[in-house]
Amino acid sequence: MPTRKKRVTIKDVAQAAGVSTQTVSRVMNNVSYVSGETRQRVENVVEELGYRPSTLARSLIQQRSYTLGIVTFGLKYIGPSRTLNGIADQADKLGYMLVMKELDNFDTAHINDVLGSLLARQVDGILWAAPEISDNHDWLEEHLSSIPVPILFIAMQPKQGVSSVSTDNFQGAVMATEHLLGIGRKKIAHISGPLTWWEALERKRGWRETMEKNGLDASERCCTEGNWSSASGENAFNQLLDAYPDLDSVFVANDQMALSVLREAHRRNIRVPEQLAVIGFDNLPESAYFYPSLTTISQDLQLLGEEAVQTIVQMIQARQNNEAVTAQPRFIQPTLVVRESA
Amino acid sequence: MPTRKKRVTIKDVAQAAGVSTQTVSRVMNNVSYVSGETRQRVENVVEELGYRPSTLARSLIQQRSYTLGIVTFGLKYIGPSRTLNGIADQADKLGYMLVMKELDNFDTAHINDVLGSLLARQVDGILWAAPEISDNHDWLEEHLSSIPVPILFIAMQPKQGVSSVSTDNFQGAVMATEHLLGIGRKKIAHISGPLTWWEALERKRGWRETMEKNGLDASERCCTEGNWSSASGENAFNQLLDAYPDLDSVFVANDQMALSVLREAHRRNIRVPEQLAVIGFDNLPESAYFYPSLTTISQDLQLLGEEAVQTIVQMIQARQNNEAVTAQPRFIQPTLVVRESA
DNA sequence: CTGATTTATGTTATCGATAACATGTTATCG
DNA sequence: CGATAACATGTTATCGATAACATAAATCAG
Repeated sequence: MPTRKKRVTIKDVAQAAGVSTQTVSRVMNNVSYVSGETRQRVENVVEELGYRPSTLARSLIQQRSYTLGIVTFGLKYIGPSRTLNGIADQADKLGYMLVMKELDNFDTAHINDVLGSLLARQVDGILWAAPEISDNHDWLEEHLSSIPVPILFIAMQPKQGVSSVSTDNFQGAVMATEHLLGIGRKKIAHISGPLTWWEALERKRGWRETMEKNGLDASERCCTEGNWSSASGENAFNQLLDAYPDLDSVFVANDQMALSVLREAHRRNIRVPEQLAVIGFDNLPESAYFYPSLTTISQDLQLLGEEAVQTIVQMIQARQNNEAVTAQPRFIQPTLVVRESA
Repeated sequence: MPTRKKRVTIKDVAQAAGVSTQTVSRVMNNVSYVSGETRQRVENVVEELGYRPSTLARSLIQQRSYTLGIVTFGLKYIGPSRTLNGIADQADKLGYMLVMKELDNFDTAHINDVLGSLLARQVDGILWAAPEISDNHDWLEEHLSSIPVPILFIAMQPKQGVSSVSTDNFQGAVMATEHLLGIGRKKIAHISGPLTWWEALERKRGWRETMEKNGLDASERCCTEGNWSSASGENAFNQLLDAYPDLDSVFVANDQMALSVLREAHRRNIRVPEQLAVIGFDNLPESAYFYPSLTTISQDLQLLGEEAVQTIVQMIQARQNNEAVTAQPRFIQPTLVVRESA
């Protein structure tokens, strides 16, 4: 039976070192005056007892928890978890802890609940990393002013007075489409993500506007809609082939769906890239090993997460100092990765 | 400029409702006697002011935080994040919050630090979801008894007196190998993960022991080692072909590396599965869409995470009630998913 | 040498909640 | 009808830390 140690508190240390708790506190935080001798004595006791100040108690008195609340969605997918990785990294560097909540639906009641439980934890700021789908951000935005801590959205439509950090999905789609144009393709189709998602809309818009700018067909027959999954990509591609049989290339809104396109093309003996150029979006670690390897738009989600943390911490500090915060949308630029498929 | 609301405390509510803070507390927690009229009045005020009890303060007095500490590693990969997803789900159901720490190296000092910061947050229990590599668990296990809260390891070598939940990697490898035997293959090669990882060792052991039991060759020339990445899979496969050119099938320790094998086989005009049967491990969402679709061992990481939370919560409650806890390793059985590649 | 500073430490109040205890009012029962 | 139990509410102590204030000794400046 292991010794069930009781938590060591500041009082234990104070008593063992023969000083007041305040002095222990001073030693721990390196503030104010403490004589070298006393400091040494206290430090020895701290070491010996394995004392760690309770962040709980500290947060309570200081009204500051050095904790960020993270609201995620779809963690089981690679995208959100790479963002989370960036967040975790940067939070660690800046001395913040993370309290995580996964959102599984977008009911107002549930959102309110999640928000409330984070606030009850006295988080210093909130990172909202759940995607913008239909109007699921509306309620939140309306209530922004009544949330007592700064909040920053990851991947949302830029909006006046709301802080956000997003990949520039539109620009990414433009780059993808222009790359296809650059290799001489004219009949460029598009398989989009679910059009309730802001990100899917942006990618589609990038494709459409680029096509139109070049006087090319971007009508509805040139595109179909998937739901990001490989399975849906297969369907979407088959539909597309029916509706637009003479396409010469396709911009697929994510790599998972693009994978299905490659596979289905192979099955139908459509040669990639000769007969059909394919370009994806996301740059999964596996995409370089698809057959043929996938040309794609790489979004740096790790960086996205890191920037998000930096920004929210700035917002927290600004508020602390009672400075005005100008809420601003920010964008991270994606990059084109050229491989065999286009 | 939004109104920068101050936090609403129990005192505010008490004052506004004209009762003592204790009565408010009673209403919030539904304990002891409160008259219907008073309850209603307090509830109205709570609603009106948007009061939420501070979990911080509550945790402090109750010596219980309803928070679990999670130590993760390699979040940017799909495996850990699916486990995390299961953890988040189940924690939510059982009313626990998560405080997350990502581990980026295995220095004793760093491990101690991470542990300490979780304990300072007064977590009620810890889930150690960082992989067992070489002897990186040793220090932890030695110090188990001095950690004042229960700790449960995810995916570690079963050990007397240590609680853990793991996928049965050995059994999964046995299933994979037996499946290949079942379709008449005899020259079964293996591409392992990095052999410093416990999971890689187990998978290799499953393959080796099954081969030996059937009197087949499982010598070192029949296997090579990768590092889980697709890139390493390509190298490992090429080496394997040099050392063991007449192999008829290969069990690859994860799907990412298996993807490279499929691709390289295609490039060399080796027909899969006719000339070379391939089986992977993990069952990535994309694996069904590889070409050909990949037969693999599916480990239910979501479930793993859920079981882990259930177990740690039981441990917490047992300790709360001063019951004895018998630390036990537990296993989750993987399943075989047969597709085209084998 | 004396008053102002600097140094060193202790005491009390506080953060926001609940536990433990106290007290008064209504029912209930023999 | 008086005693006991059930109901209803308030008061004080407490969790573990830091802030704010207080005090005393040592150092320093003129």
